[in-house]
Amino acid sequence: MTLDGSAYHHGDLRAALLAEAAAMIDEGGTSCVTMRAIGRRLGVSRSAPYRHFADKSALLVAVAAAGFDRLRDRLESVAAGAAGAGIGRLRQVGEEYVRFALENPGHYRLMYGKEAVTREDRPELREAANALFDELVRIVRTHQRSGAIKRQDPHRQAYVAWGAVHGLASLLIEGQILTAVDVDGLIRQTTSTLLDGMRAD
Amino acid sequence: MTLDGSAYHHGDLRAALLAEAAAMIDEGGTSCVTMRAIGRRLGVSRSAPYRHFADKSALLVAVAAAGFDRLRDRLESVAAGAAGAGIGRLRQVGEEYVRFALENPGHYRLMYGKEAVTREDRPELREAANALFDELVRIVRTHQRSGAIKRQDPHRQAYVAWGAVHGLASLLIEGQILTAVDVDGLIRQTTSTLLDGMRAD
DNA sequence: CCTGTGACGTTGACGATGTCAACATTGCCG
DNA sequence: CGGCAATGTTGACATCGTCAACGTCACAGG
Repeated sequence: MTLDGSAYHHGDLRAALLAEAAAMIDEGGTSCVTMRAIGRRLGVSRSAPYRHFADKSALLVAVAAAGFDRLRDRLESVAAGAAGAGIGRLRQVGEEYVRFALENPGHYRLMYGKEAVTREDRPELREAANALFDELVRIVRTHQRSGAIKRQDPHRQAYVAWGAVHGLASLLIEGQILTAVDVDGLIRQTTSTLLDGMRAD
Repeated sequence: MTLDGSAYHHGDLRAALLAEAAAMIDEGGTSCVTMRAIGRRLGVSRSAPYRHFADKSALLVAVAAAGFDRLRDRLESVAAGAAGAGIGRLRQVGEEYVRFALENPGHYRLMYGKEAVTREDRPELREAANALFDELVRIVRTHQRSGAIKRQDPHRQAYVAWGAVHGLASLLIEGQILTAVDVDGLIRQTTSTLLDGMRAD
């Protein structure tokens, strides 16, 4: 039956490649992910990965797409969580977003960094990112209905919120924010400012 | 006198390298900047650049630092501009920030992308980024005094604002925002939301 | 059972890259 | 004018992504 890329010689190289690449990314950054090194670490030859991914870019795209999926799942959980309703939950979503980035800096960078991936448009990655955005829009709509935030174009509002948390996450990850700064406080102030700006006047 | 890296054989290779690298970055992205290619384009040999920069990373760092300088200058001009005072000028600064990123996407990516540069801490880059941040803090302080925004820790407020505009710029540059979206409107809504959140209540 | 077929993995090779060492050149300073 | 140091060049090496040619293994049809 050959369930599309599973146990033959190695066991499940495709999955192993994805996992190993993700691990290497969070160890030393995208730049230390090498087709040859990943093969070495998995005990296969340097071009074995090419049986499962057209090229290095395709592998990285798959890893990045998986990152978007994981992030979306986490935000979905928080948004649907049993904890307090209303604006508090919206704030929790924003904070969870930043937390995800801080926990997986290399992975997060890969998700948003076209540089390391490719110049062409990879539909798989695009779809995963769109799914994340759709979830953001869904959350915005929910809180618009509950009256917690202004009733504007939900897409626009979602973009604004996405930009705010992504920007903060990016600055933190890239080391642009002095280490002396209270990170948790900064995250809270970002979500506060954002939500104050989005709240109905 | 040998004014530290100026006219000898080539004329002013150091400056030419910086300019050419910047040009190549905005043509095809950081990944197409190659020590050998840049030498080719300048009509020098492949390792001539090593007389002026310790390695590729040092060259890219210098280019990135120059980018921070240019951005800071532009924001400084807008902040000091003769146009309307008060919150309107603050908004103009934010919009100018995003505009800079959209005009120099490759350059902007390099400025914030540790990936392509190095893992170590390059003081030159750090200083240029800090100078930009200091300018943001200065602008925030000015508008706090005029009563346009809340009087909170100016560093924190500057980080929040920086994050918001940087995040939007990043999403736009990386193609995460659907092309159908009205970019100018989105920029305006971002600064509006941000400033509403920062305004004294 | 056995044989072949296709998925899976390996090895060899090529061009490109970053970088170092050895070498050539050139302008300036005493 | 002679030498020194700055500047540029060439050769070489390890590494990388990738392709082509080649083994090898599991399983299906006779």
